[in-house]
Amino acid sequence: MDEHAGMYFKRISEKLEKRANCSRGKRPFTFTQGKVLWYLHKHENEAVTLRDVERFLDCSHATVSGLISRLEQKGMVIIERDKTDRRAKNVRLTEKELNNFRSMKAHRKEMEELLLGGFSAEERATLLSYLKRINGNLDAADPPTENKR
Amino acid sequence: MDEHAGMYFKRISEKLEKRANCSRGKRPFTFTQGKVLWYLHKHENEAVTLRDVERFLDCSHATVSGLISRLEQKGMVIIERDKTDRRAKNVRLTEKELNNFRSMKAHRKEMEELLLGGFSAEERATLLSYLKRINGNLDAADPPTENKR
DNA sequence: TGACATTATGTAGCATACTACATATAATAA
DNA sequence: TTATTATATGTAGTATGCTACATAATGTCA
Repeated sequence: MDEHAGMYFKRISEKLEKRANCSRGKRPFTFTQGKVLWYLHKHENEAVTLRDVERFLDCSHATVSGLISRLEQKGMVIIERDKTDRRAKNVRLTEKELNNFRSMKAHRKEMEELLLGGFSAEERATLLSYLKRINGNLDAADPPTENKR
Repeated sequence: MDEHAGMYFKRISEKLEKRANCSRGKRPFTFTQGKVLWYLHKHENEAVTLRDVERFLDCSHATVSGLISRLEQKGMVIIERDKTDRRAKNVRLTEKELNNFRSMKAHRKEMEELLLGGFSAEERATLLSYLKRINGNLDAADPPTENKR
């Protein structure tokens, strides 16, 4: 049972998330919220819609909806209707949030180091190629309901 | 960003879970519920407490509490107070559930095959050893709050 | 024994996911 | 243009996870 790769993926992912989450005290946002903020920083000067975030996170629009509204409540992002496409909503960081980038970057690096501690450069490359192949395996071949529209 | 191993772990784990979940139609239980049922099958003739399930799933007791009560509602398990330790509760499969084992086993194998399609035996071994090391990395070194009591 | 710690579980409140429905707008085809 | 389809988002209901509190029972040590 414990030899199944699938088990490990879930376990590792959950531990990662738990480590990253704000309950540790220091950070005022969760793992997933951090990913969104990261993305918004990277696209600071572009119009980013909820749909863009959805594609980036690779999750359903319902998930994004809740996520973004919590970020809005915390005053980290601002939501506005897109002027050219009235279906869409744009999200952008508030002034307040434009500072945390550096600390997020450091934290992310720290996590990656913890994860891959003891791995040589070669092993890291091998692992990464495996992960990509597995991720690809799961995208191909009779997928479930699919978020891909 | 996409080159970070951490991202892949979350993505792969979520896709796995989505694939396994009952919403696909066929199966009347989810990925996590399936894991519990599997464990209960494996320990059919022993007294299994909620705490045992918690240890097996490597999650919090609160999670197990909700999980098991949902399985009870579906009539898949029966909960009883342990006679020798009145703090504990034992869980066991109902008659109804004692049949699904074979189908679960086949399904699990199918998933593993999908996951690791195109991997040689050697690559599988390498991957598994990596996963164990990473899982170990996350257990050691200044863990978060820890479920380990 | 009696005080204290540990263990097993319960519950509240929250975050992150999903599916399955809905609407409104935009794009395309007839 | 009109009908159809596709796209972007909203909402309800549910499952899985967490922390932080709680109680009750057991174990331990002075």
